Amino acid sequence: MRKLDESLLTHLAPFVALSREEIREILDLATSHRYDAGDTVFAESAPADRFFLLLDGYIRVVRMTAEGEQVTMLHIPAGQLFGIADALGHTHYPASAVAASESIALSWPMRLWSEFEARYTGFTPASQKVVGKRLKEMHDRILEMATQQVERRVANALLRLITHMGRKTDSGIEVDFPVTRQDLSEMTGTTLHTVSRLLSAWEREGIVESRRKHIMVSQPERLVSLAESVAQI
Amino acid sequence: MRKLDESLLTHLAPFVALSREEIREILDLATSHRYDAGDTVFAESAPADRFFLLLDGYIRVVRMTAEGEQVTMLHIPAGQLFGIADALGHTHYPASAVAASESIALSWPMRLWSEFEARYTGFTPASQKVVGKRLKEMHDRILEMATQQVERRVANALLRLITHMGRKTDSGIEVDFPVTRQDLSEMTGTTLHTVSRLLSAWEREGIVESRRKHIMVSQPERLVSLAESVAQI
DNA sequence: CTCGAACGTTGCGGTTGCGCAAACTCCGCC
DNA sequence: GGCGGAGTTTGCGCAACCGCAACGTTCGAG
Repeated sequence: MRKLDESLLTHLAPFVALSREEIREILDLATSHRYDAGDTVFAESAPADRFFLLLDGYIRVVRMTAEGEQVTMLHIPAGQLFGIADALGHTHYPASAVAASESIALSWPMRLWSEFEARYTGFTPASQKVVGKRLKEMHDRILEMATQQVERRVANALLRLITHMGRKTDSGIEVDFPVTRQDLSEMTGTTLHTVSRLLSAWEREGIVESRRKHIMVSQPERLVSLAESVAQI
Repeated sequence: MRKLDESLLTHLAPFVALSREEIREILDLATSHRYDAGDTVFAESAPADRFFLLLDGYIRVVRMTAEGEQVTMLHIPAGQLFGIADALGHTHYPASAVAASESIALSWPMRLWSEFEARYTGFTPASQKVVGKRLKEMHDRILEMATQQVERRVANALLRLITHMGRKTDSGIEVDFPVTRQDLSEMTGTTLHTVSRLLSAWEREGIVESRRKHIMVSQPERLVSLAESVAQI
């Protein structure tokens, strides 16, 4: 394996406060790995023996019901730590991590977690912030699922995708990794049929354009108003 | 205000590792406050200037939608820290805390949080564990809301209530604080009508007994099977 | 180029659970 | 002890959403 370059980490939240030498130490302890879309990085309820930093790509955090249905808890963009079970007092991963697109991640043995926290300033607050953000995001999802109709939930999910993982194009914002109707339904707790119907309707109205596995939002404002207001005819 | 006794804290998770003197220091910095059922301890999006420890009673963590509907995120039993925004990198409370029954809580200025974390061993891991547990609980709720029918969701919510906040009686387990149909509906994302219908049905089958604001589960096993299996006729 | 699998669309019928409304019960208070 | 309000029950009609099923489309492999 080639030696990793320090510049990979210097501007990421957990490492901004660190010196070049410290980052070198950290990198020398890291293992790098590439994942194809769909690969499992770690599985729900497996012993949490490593923690990860996503360098490139997107990770989908999923859980499975006893009946085998999947639910997507959240998405993780490049630059974030994940699988940090130690920071939550967990000994096993509470959910699975699956690559949503081709991805590259560094990882370290979990026993280094407390060492990193103790030794490197800025590491702990950054990880706390990540946890706080995810907690807030899950708050929002619960709120949504408890009170909102399917159309608003899907609109919200799509908006979250393009704000955090969107790529600007000439005619709108496109989700930066492959998303199927099934994926969207797993994020919103509905069926792929309903998602398909909604996307078709939105496409007829010119709000979105979609090809197989690709969704582009041409009129984000209209999606926002769908997400906020009660559905109108 | 009377001086608080050390024994209040000695067996609570964040303080077990501390000496009598350390606990004395901590207590001398604390403010104690009593809340009537329904009182707001702190409000959503207010600046997070204090953190709390619940000594007695129960706290309901609620959020409100733009339309004014309430959703209960989770319940906090006595002995737990709450309002610990600092530990999540938040500067404002992400939700409101409301006393579900008459409650007593200690509180400290938020600036002491980092000090406590630095000075007292065992404090940080204990708070991390609490956060981890809540994250897991919210995971479970999302999973439930995304995949399960209303009956199973309500059964699950009731089971959670009696396992964490139940009081044994001669003929079953009773929820240890007043719960209305409305409350249960806010926990499960449904309406009080539906909850009422379900409780009536369960009462006819002898699974629960309920009086105004009180719910007792006489046959928890049957509730478990409702919560786990697909509803049968 | 062809084939097959994965992905997406659409129609139709059926439940579920919500909304509304009305009535009832319990409890505390003046 | 009567009144009022909060909490609860229940019936009825209906919209939303799901499930099934069938068919269409796209893409990559060989």
